[in-house]
Amino acid sequence: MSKKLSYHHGNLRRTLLDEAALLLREEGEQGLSMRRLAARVGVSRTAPYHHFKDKQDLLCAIAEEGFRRFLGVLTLDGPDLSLKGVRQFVRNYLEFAVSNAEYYDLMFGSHLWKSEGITEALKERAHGSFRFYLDQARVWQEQGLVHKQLDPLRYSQVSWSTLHGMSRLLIDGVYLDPNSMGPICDHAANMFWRELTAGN
Amino acid sequence: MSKKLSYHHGNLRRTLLDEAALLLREEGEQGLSMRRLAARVGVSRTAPYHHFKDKQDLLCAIAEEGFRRFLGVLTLDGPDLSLKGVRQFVRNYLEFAVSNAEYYDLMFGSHLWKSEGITEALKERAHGSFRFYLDQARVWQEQGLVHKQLDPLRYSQVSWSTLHGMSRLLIDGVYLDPNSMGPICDHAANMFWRELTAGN
DNA sequence: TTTGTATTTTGACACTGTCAAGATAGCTTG
DNA sequence: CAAGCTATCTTGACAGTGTCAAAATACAAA
Repeated sequence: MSKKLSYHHGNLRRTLLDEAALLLREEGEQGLSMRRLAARVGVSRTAPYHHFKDKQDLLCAIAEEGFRRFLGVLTLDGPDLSLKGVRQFVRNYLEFAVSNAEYYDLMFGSHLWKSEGITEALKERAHGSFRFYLDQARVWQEQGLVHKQLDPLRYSQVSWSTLHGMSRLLIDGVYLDPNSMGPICDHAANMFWRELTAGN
Repeated sequence: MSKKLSYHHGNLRRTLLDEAALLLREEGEQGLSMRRLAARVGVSRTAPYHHFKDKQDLLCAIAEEGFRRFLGVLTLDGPDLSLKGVRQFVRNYLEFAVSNAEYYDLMFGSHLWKSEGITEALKERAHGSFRFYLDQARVWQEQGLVHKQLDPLRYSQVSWSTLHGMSRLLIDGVYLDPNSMGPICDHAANMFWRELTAGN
């Protein structure tokens, strides 16, 4: 409860998740080691292993939490579909990615996805996020807000790719620089908008 | 020359680069350790350190080679700009990314880009690749092949983001599955094409 | 109070990247 | 040819890693 008065920590799992996220944010992926984490929360090296099977398991749990926070971003602001709304959405996505980079890296990074140890729970949450995004496009189409020929699935896959690619290139500082993100986001939003409204 | 007859290996650097790439391809990033690599080429643990300052240095060199191979992909096939050409280009990009995933991961992965140790040579090569792509769009515009209002820089940044995002989501198996890449690629190509030809 | 279960600890093992010192080979100059 | 220089490779060492096994500790239920 209070401050490690007892042998039993009380809510070690919660503490580990928080401290791990903090460590990731402060020093990046390589800064987080199980031993350092354990030391930081004042517990022995192997204590975390009673709350997480693996280091991977810990990371999956953090990523899951990332997806939980992410869900709020996925919904367009206004009630009706508009270019302005799409623009805001793109900005929101990138804002989340860049200011929660430590989560975003885990949520979509190859580290977890290419490993055997990825949690089923995480996979589900990730796919849930995409389905949510996809369903939105489907509803728009049913309501006649976007043109009939659009394939919602393909649109969702490609537009998400754009958003994800922008995030990665920005976070990693490869081809996009933070200063010109306004125009770039708008350009992407325009592209999406054309996709949604223009024919074929 | 032949088979480790001599104390001096002869072309250890070359051998290390090749074997490292092979190891990465076979067992992924975590399969490549300096010691294992050294053992694989039949040399002591620290021998590689006379050819590469760091492990990072080694990885940067491999990534560089990836960019060298990548350059061929960046040029459109046909002499003139066409939807068909763009479609082929998108396919080529993804084909490269997925079948050279071990290189692609290093070329654009956060592992190198977010670390201090990234080589100046690698950065240059990466930026060179983008400039090459960008210049292509500029030339199209000068030749009147794409509409006047298009901002080549923004177009290049956003379309590259799409390509990169698709590659990542595909390689990591997040939201895209290999079986439906044909339609997805075409959808992206259509989007690019509209961007290039349609107004505003 | 006893028994059981959940939690935490210490000890150990096989790894990792990389530094410092020494050994070896081959090229360059006398 | 001999002497020396430099590039290359080796052995030894250190601190750090993930994680298993066995023992210790605390709390809950009987």
